[in-house]
Amino acid sequence: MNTKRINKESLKEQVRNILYDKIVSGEFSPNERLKIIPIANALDVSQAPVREAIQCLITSGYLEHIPNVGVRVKEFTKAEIQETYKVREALEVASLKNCKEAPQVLAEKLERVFIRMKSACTDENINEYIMHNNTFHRCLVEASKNKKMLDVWESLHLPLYVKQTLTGLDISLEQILPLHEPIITGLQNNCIEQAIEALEAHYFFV
Amino acid sequence: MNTKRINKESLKEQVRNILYDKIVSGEFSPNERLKIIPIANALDVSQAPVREAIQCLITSGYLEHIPNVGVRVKEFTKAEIQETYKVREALEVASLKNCKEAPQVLAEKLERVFIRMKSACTDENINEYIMHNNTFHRCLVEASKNKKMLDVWESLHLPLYVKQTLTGLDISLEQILPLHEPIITGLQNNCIEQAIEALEAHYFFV
DNA sequence: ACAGTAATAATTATCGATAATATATAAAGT
DNA sequence: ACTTTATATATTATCGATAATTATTACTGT
Repeated sequence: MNTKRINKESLKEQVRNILYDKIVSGEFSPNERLKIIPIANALDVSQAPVREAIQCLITSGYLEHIPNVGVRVKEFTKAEIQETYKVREALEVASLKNCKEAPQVLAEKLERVFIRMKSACTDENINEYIMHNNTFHRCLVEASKNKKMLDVWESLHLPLYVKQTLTGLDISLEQILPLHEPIITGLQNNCIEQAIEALEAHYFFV
Repeated sequence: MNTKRINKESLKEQVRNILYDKIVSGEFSPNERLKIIPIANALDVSQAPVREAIQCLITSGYLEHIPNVGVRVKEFTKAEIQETYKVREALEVASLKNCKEAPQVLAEKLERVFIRMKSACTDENINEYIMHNNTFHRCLVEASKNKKMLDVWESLHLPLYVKQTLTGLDISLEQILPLHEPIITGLQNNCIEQAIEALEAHYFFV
């Protein structure tokens, strides 16, 4: 039996996902140039799907395009990262304001995630911490039950930013971790306002 | 003298802009299918730039892709529009909170735009109104001096939404127009808080 | 040695053709 | 008449080649 091409995803999508993983995982380093023909050859496809995949990653902000020269992995400046955190804060605060979940229910969810964050922190496992921290904040946005809000939030490439923040700035896991607890406490008290204040305090440092 | 090809923009970009205009202006109606080869022929380019332009518009959410079938103009549901307005509000409120411009200076800018909105309103020129209204709200976001905030705000396709809101729901220009005035007043009073309250009231109806 | 210029190589941007897939139409069987 | 199957058509997805552009190297004159 001939087994080639069971995969229903288009080549463009497959290439996009492969490139995406290499960008987010850091296999492609910031400012590294991506060349179409070598990539096409390496993946054994033609240029067209690679171009489209790259176009897609440019539009969503992972790659930078220089006309007639090429495309490279976007490096985020400290200023851009700080700007992004402001956007992130805006979305998360608005999500809490429009919270459609019972505060206590949300608090329970967050607590479970927070436990994982704590253990990642004691293990000094940064990648693990980033993952759970991401989940924590996504829970806040999901609580708004606003899909668009979540989509926009997801589009901020937070895992990338957090990694660059944690490794680039002088912030330690031990410093940020405890800032999450008062958010949970606020919700447990059934007081959204309190949770929002705690969330804003959480963002004070970045 | 031979005048062809002074334009430095790539074909892909030019095609993207042409298609974008046709989508936002409504020349392409929602759910209308876009076919690559006819477009390529009409614009006298090959398929590749059209494909890339379309890819770009898919990623930024203007078009919808159905594998092996094609691509069509995205129609936004009432629920999606309302969700988007929540995101928009979140960004604009946050921008005012982080306003880096002198409130009176911003107020003057807004006043000038508001005059244009008023005359578009009396002329019952919806497209004109949408344009100036868009400028009005963009000014709020620009005042934050946060480029990322502005980028995300721009990515919300507001002109499209506003058109669908104004034509789809039962809101008249006369109803929304006056809601902008208290925002300006608040800023004139040098009171950001007041402006924010007025802005939130502005969004109460949508 | 060094700036300036021409020749070369590398890469993107664009092209039009072919293969794969889906839709529309026509023919055949129940 | 109504499915079902086969055929034809339309369109996307993918391909590899060529043109345009930029970057690199080699060369020349001072």
